[in-house]
Amino acid sequence: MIDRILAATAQVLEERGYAGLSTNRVAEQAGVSVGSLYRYFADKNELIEELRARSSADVLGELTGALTDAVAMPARDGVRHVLAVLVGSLQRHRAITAAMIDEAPLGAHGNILPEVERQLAQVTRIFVAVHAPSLDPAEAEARIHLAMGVALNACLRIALQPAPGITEDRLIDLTADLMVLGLVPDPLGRSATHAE
Amino acid sequence: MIDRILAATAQVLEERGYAGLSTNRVAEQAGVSVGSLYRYFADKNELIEELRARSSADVLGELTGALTDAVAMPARDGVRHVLAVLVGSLQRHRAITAAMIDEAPLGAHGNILPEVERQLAQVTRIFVAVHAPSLDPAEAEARIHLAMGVALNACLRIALQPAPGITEDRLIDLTADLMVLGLVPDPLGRSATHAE
Amino acid sequence: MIDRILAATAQVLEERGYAGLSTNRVAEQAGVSVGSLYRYFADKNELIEELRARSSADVLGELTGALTDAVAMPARDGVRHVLAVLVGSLQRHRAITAAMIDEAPLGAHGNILPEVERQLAQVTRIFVAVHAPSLDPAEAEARIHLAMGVALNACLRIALQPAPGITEDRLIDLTADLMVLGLVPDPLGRSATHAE
Amino acid sequence: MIDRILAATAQVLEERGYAGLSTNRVAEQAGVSVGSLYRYFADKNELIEELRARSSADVLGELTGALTDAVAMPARDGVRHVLAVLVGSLQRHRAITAAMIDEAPLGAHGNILPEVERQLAQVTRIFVAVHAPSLDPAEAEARIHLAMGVALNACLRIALQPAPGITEDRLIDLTADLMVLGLVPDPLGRSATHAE
DNA sequence: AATGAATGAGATTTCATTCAT
DNA sequence: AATGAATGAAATCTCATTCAT
Repeated sequence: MIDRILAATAQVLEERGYAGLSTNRVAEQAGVSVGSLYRYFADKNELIEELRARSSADVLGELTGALTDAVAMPARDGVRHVLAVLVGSLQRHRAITAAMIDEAPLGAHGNILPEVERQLAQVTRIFVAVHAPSLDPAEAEARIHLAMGVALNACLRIALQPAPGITEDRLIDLTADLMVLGLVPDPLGRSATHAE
Repeated sequence: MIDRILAATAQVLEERGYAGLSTNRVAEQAGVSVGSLYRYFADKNELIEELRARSSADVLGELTGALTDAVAMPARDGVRHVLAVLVGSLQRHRAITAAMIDEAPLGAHGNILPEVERQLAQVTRIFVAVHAPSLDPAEAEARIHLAMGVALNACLRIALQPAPGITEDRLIDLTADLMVLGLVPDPLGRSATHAE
Repeated sequence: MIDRILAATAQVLEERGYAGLSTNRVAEQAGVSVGSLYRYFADKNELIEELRARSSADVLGELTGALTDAVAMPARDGVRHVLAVLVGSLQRHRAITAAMIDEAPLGAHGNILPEVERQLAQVTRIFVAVHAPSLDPAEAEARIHLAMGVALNACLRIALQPAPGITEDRLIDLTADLMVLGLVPDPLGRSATHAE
Repeated sequence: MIDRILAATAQVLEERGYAGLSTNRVAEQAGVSVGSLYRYFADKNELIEELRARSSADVLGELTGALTDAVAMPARDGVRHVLAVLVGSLQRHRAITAAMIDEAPLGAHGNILPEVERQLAQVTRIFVAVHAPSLDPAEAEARIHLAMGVALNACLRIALQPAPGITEDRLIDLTADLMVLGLVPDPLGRSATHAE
């Protein structure tokens, strides 16, 4: 029943947008009475929260696979792979993601998928520890904080916005480059030369 | 009167969020009748649009000054300066910016201040032409597109989100680095080495 | 519930006129919430339409009986009977009829009860075919068109307006005469004499 | 100024209908302030009343000429002439007349132009006295009352409604016939034969 | 006299939420 | 557990009318 209601919520969101999302409409779409909806969800907000949490979990699931794959790859390739999977996942949840970003009263900017960001940050910490072990921990955190924002925002842009004249692949490439550059102070030992 | 109404709109937005923004509430806050509000604004949307336009213009004004200053500076310093000013400006318009980003049905994801992004992109094009003249135009556009998203999103994060344990300055530094790295393929002639 | 709302609508119409007919007032009069009103009627217009349709159907029902009776009577008696019943029916629906005629934005002048007029016209066509078979069809239509206006208007006047010093019966008599005269070119073979 | 306001009222009525008639709109159309409008008219109702009175007077003026002409004509021709002029006059005031009939809260059914009806009745009394001198006075009044309704309603129909497949002239002819028949019990001495 | 900005009651309509069945 | 009719606060917007200038 909960699943049916959440599925209906997602569909209404896709078809009518956040402004057109009413509890009655959701119940009707779900083939359920409003009363039942309120048996399983305290209020409209909880309904939305739950849907977001589930979408987040979905994305997270796909992401976890990608992260597992990524550890076996060269750094930049791994990052790229993760980003590509994230973009795909967001596209698959396009409707809900879009509706939420545009309109839902989230109260956190860009943190549409906080769990995703957290998980990504977790793995990124390991990545940084491996590829830039000498980096000061506080400095590393700062870079990760920033990089997460950049990565999520970039992926959302790539996934949801029509890029004029630029292929999605190229954008993912660039983002991957950017992340590696941003996270690892000197990915190719340039700093040695640079420091001289 | 228009100013009073817009000021009231901003305040209601701060106190109640976008969802709590009603024309009656705005009128009351402004100490004005609803009728008057509708004398000056055709409808609720126009009211919001006007507020956004004004905020946008304000930010844009401050940004323009920063961009003018920046041309006389070394590349990275110029970029940093612009970002710092942008962060400050967004902080000063925190309330409206935040409300609009989170909740206003803008239809452009993260692109809350389209004018700002456009203006920034314009100048960035020149920056790229100067500092990476050999870059393929399409490639340059892709990088700028991405960089604008990154820059705005990063500035918004810095301006609006409590950064745990990291100074704002450090984040701006990192963002500046990132932008330079992202926009100019090989700021230090690294690619020569890279190619071998 | 629908009935209660419609009854309330009729009552408000009687007491306050069309201009004083508000959905809130109707709901209050019906002892029902506005929300309920809107559960059963899509909008104010539908409410009014439904009331008109029902009144129309009521009048039509009574009219149909009268028309059935009338066929078995001599022409003038039949006409008179129909008119008398129509007057009575309109009087019984006085409030709604009056409000609608005077004020509802119908777009058809005097044609308040289009169904009634149509039904009446239908039977009148047969009447004419029987009593004035030699009449040119176009001419017959013209006469019927006119007669319907006359009949309805006359009945409305009789039903709704205080006739000073004239009995209702006498007015109905006169109207019946008029209709017979108007519909049948020469009810008593006068034209033969006339032609000489 | 009064004239300007009334002219503006008429124009707004034509362009926007009764529902679109607002005092502010009228004032604007007249190039006058609302305040001024309220200096000359106690309220909106008075404005409308005055406009109706003036339209009525206009129609009345044209009618008076026709009535003067009519006295010199044979009965039926005179009646026909008056009706034709009335139809023309109503057509010339079509917009206002139509708006008023359909929507204005008149409170009197069909009595849109009470002065016109009264004047017409006055002359008709003379007509009846001349052409049916033996008619009982009460009976005469009844016939006149009815005939006025018929005449005005018929003229309004002819003037304002698209008659499908029937010429306006023919309808006026029929109406004239009807009125003569209705007013004079036996215009051609038929009753003598009838009475036997 | 004239202006027109300001008023505010009131109209239509929506929708989250409740509760008797 | 489930239903869904009923609720009513609240939102947007209009417009007749007033009154300080």
